[in-house]
Amino acid sequence: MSERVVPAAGRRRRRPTKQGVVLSEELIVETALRLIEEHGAEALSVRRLGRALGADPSSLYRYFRHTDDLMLAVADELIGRTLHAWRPTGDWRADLRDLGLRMHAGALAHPRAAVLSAHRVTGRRYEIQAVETILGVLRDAGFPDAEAVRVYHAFVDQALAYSALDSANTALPAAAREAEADVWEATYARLPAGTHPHIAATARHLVASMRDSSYPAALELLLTAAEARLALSRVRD
Amino acid sequence: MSERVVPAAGRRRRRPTKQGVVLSEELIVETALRLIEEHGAEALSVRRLGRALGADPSSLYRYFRHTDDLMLAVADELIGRTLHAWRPTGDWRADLRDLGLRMHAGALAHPRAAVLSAHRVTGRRYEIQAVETILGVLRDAGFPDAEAVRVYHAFVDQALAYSALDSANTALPAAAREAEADVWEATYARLPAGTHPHIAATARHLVASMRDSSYPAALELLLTAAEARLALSRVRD
DNA sequence: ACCTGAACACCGTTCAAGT
DNA sequence: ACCTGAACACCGTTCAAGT
Repeated sequence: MSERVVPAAGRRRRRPTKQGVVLSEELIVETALRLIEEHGAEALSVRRLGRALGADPSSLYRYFRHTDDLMLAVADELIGRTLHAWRPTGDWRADLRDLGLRMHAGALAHPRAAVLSAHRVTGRRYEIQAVETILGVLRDAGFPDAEAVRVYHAFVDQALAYSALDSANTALPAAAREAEADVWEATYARLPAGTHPHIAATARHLVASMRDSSYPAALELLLTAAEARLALSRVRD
Repeated sequence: MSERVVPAAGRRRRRPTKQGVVLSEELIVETALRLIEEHGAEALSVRRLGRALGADPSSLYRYFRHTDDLMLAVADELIGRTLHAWRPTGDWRADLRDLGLRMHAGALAHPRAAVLSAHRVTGRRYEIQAVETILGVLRDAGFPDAEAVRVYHAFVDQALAYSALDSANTALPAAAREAEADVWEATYARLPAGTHPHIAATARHLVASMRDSSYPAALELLLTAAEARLALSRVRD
């Protein structure tokens, strides 16, 4: 799944563009990520990216087969950044908690890229590194192979699913984002008790609660369940 | 947040289009949902929708302010369908389990619409109905207001987050979907034990596990935790 | 009162031509 | 060997004009 069209990438000689830029996969990915964060997900078009780089849009097709392929490269770059900021200590539960929270925080720091990529399997270098590392944490902690994979799967799905959910609002175009922020106060908090008794009775709590992420609590629940299964698998031996 | 441009909707007289169709919000939403499922999320363009309806694209702007507004109407229609297929029994835990699984199954039945809408707050009629109903189930079960809202929030976030996650693959354009399905077998299952010992040791389990959804297990975990908190709040009284 | 059609400012992607 | 530019087939949205 290495998506380069030309096999010996990095070694070939490159002519600068008319505007004097020497293109590379790294430069393109960095520029794409910057464009997305500065101007929103809708700013990531081949034409705008070409303009931002100082190159003809069509030249990018030498580096990426199509826009989706570029998106996966951006996703992998985000995984790489999260993974390399993480320092495992050897305590599997603390390490996974820290990694989960870092993944979630990393997504919220790049919400517009995260929402586009959180549900994708990249099969690229940093994702592979992350899978290997997490499985290592679990197997070293004593989880049997099948159980390690189950916990890995639950952990990763949960981190990705909540990262996307919590990034989604921030990633919306400005108009939609503002409309959505208002809904709880403008619509729900104003429903009359006659027709909507349960919403009216809890409106105050609703407005407050819906602002926070439910990820940390869900993560803790998962880690506790995993610990219980680890204890169980030790008893079985 | 009712998004109609003309207030007295449904009561006004309508001229049929050149092709003889009488437009309505309902007809547009149904047609949009059908288009998405038959031809993919990318088929939902104002121009294609106009063609499918037998109307000029620009006429749709009398019913929806913009495409995003139409998307929210489609999302609300999906919520409505799920909610009305659900029959609560009075056992809160069984009822929430059933509703969660129905929401998830409903999303997978319309994956392309689900992935576009699962992270949105519509503020529309069926969503409001769903919030009222779920809060009612929890309050009737004896959850105090603040606790009912906490459990509601965790339940809904989880259902939406996993619905989007599990719909995402099916919702991809055909080419990307096939590439992604191959990654676990074509990339991960072939990594050598020398460089990736943990992946190599568990590859068989990985390929099998990553095909299934981790939602049912996560849902059960959440319901168990909620039950424990309910017991706790009863002791406190 | 509602639908239409032209217009504007965009897209992704391909491919022959240039350097 | 790599970049360019034209071309093709699309987008969402607005607004004056038609019925």
